[in-house]
Amino acid sequence: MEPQIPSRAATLSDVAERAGVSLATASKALNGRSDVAAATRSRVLEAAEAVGFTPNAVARGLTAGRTGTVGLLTSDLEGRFMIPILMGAEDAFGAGKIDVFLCDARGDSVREQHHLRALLSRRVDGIIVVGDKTDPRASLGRDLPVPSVYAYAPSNDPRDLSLTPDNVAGGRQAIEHLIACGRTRIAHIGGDPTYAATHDRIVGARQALDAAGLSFVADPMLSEWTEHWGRAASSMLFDRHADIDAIFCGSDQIARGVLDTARDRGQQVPTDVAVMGYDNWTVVAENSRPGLSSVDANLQGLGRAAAQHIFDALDGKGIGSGVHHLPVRDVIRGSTVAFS
Amino acid sequence: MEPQIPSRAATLSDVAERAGVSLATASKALNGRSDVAAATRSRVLEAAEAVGFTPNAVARGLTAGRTGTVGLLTSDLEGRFMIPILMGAEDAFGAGKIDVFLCDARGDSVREQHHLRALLSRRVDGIIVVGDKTDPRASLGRDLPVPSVYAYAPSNDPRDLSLTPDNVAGGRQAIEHLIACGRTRIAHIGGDPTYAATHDRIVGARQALDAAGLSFVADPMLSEWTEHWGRAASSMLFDRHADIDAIFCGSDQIARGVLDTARDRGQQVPTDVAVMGYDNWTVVAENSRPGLSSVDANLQGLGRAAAQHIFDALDGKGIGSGVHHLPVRDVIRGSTVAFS
DNA sequence: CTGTTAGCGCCTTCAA
DNA sequence: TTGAAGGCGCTAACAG
Repeated sequence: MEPQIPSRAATLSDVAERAGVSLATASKALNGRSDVAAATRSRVLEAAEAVGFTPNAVARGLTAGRTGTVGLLTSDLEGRFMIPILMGAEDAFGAGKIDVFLCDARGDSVREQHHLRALLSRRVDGIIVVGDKTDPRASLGRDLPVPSVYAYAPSNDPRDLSLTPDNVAGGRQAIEHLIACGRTRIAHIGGDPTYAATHDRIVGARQALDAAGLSFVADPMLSEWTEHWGRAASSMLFDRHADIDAIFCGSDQIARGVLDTARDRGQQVPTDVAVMGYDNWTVVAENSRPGLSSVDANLQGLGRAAAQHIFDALDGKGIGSGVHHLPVRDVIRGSTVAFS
Repeated sequence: MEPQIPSRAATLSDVAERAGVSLATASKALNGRSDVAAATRSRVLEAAEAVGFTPNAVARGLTAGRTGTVGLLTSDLEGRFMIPILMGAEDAFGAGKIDVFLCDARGDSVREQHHLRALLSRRVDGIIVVGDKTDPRASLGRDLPVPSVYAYAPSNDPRDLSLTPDNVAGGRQAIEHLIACGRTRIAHIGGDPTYAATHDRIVGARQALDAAGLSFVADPMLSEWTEHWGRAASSMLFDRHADIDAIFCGSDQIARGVLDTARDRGQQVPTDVAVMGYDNWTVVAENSRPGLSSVDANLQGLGRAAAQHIFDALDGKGIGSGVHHLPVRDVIRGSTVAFS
């Protein structure tokens, strides 16, 4: 009767004993150090295989000072922004041998502190702080023993390193695309006016309009990030400005509401009116009729960059500081360009 | 000039030395053991505070044999099923002192094995395997040194413990609700016919129809989980069966397509035709016009249950086995019931 | 009540 | 090339 579940995981001593060598030799052999005879090495490897040896990363982390783990501290697990960032980070780390602790603070600073302490006690090699909006958030503080990066939501302390999408550029690029499509009578429907993103995107949009000698046909309409608001606002817009030929929206959800209203009112998209969204949330953008052109913040790239900075810091390079605005890109679909 | 960043994190020896006691005493005092004089304890706590002591969970894990960590092995980080499960697990664990390693295998079994080995080498106390559909998946094997639970996608080995939503009950409950609303001419538009969920839901739906002496007005139409399919299929349905008074859909996306088509064709929802979705994906269900009634699989509860099983296993109780079908519930909105 | 000792599993000097 | 010894930070025995 063979043991189904070995009560104790195989340890290096087991391997050494089985191979008839000392602990030190077994260690060297398994870690590919050069000063081991080829014959000895293969004997050790064989023994390791036989007993199903898995090196204990916990023990290793104790001595090494590095654990090969990183903490991802998010304030919103539901948020669709965190997911791609996390994927990007996993991507960058995945190549190496880093594992990620995911901690959700639920937007509660007490919970956040709790998780932070837990992460530090686990001796993570770095921390990535992810927010669910681009407004600055409180810094974790300057006295962290490990490098940290703020992703999406920048830290309010300029000495921290923050990576956030360039919303101003996003607004600018959206309008530039609409202008390139020949639109001149452009309106804006934005989301929650308490969000920095709302205003940043408008700033960028106005830059592009100015550069073309244009301006919005109506004051930007701001309220909330919902389809409902998109429907309501666009309905008002169509009533008051029959000659509108493009609407730039603060989010894809708003834009989808606009598309629905346009459809209800018999407005052809993009022939009569072009519609541009923001976020490139595929589930919304790709299911619209027509598909929704949108601004993509390349969050996966942002997550990768965050991970890369942690890596660099581990290699002794400084982590850097300041708020870095990462480039965004237009994704063109049928709501601004009629495909054949 | 005070040290800004202590080059070395404070250790228990530092605390002991500062408090003028031995390592063991310091340890006992900090861990709230009884056999320590009150005065000594407060002196130790004070010293710990002073040097900013954070216990090293890595070292502790080495001795304890338990690390207080759990691995979450997912095959689809993008999937919207994993998020609520993860939240539920975080929830259940969050109360205690468990942290979660998130690993995304990207549906690649090689990557999965890689992550599995990494998790085991980190000596996680348990593993939760999350799939993105309810079809059985390959077991991780019987020789794992730690308890494991399969969530959403059950293991193909009945000796493993699997938690998955009860799709049959979901289909049944959906139809029961429609019947309760007085509908009798019911059709079904389902998703990908290669998914087990597709057929399970139909099985349940037919149970409810049978029980009421009814049957589908047309054979279930199956193709893909998209709004596009929902629009196309419902259009055909309306053409062929003008007397349909309810459509049960395999997903919220499909249902949303149905709603759009109904709107385009001037069909009143729910007056003329009631529409029921599946998944209760709020971003879709709550933004529809009218709001979409749907079946909610309570995935957060499923995640919590998975975590609870791991907990129990840690306490020495067996982890259990077999595929457990967890209850689901109808969420009623305006697409089946006209609210005043 | 407090301190000493002995590991947990591994890696890294240093001798042999 | 190999092995013996020390230590990473902590906790659990046992003595004092």
